Amino acid sequence: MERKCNNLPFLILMQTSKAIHERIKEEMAKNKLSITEFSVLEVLYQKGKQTIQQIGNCILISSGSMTYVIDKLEQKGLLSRNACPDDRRVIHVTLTDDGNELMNVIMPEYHDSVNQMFESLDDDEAETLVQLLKKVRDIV
Amino acid sequence: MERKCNNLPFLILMQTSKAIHERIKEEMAKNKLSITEFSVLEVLYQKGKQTIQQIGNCILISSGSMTYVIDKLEQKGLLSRNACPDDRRVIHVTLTDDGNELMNVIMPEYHDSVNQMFESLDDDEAETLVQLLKKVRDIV
DNA sequence: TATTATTATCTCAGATTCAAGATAATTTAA
DNA sequence: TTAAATTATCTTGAATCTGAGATAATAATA
Repeated sequence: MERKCNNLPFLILMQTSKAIHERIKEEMAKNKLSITEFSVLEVLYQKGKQTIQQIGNCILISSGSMTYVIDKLEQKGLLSRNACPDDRRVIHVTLTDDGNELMNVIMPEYHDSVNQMFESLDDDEAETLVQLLKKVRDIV
Repeated sequence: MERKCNNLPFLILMQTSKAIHERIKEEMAKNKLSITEFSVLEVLYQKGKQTIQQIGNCILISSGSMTYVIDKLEQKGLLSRNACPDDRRVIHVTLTDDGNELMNVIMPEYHDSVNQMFESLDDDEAETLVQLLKKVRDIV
């Protein structure tokens, strides 16, 4: 009877992603943001105005959580809800000036931090890693 | 101004681990277990009797969450708490017969499922992936 | 037009998590 | 031996997440 999971790629992959997740969580705590909050801000920062559902699709959380996290960020003054004139069911969300300014500060730090985590890999290794991970990702 | 994260290894790594996590979550939902609950059972199944703290160290959640998840599993009759005779602060946790039987069923399914997710890689590729991930993990 | 289905968001209850502090037992050191 | 520090677990309260269902608007179809 095999009691222990001995699929090493699996174990190491999950360890690595967990470590990265924890590291980012700590970084974002410095800015008083949860990872979910940061993810929402990141989507808006990259793509500009989005509907709530578009954001939800990007970061894959439930509609109940979306309402909650958008509420929180609105209370912090980092984004604003705007009714859509064409479809009154829809709400557009955009970063406020404060939100944009905050992201202008946070994003370079975030990118540096992410790059640091992967700087032990040279270009070839990074490419290999991407190829192998894609093979796994696309089968899961 | 770089608004988008273009660190491809990072993005693909997080996508892959998230997909795997979701897949396992779905598998475990069939057994009416959350991933945290399964992780606790897995530790006990592998290592036998453990203290609450030992389990917590393995799966890295807070002591408050440990109490909660152990309570749930105890209510389901899958494990039992036992006072430690040598140190009355300590509580030993073991799988009940029901818990053991359940794990005897779940674990082979779980291993198959994990192996499936990685079967697109041959042995060389799996080894390369492990090496590259370790390089990242150990720097984070 | 009237009916039905779909869509987008919100509400709410319940589950899960963590942090801080409480409790109680043990170990260490004066 | 007593006091202080450490350790293991539990309690509590706040934060966050999910899922089910409500609401309201729009689209599709007869």
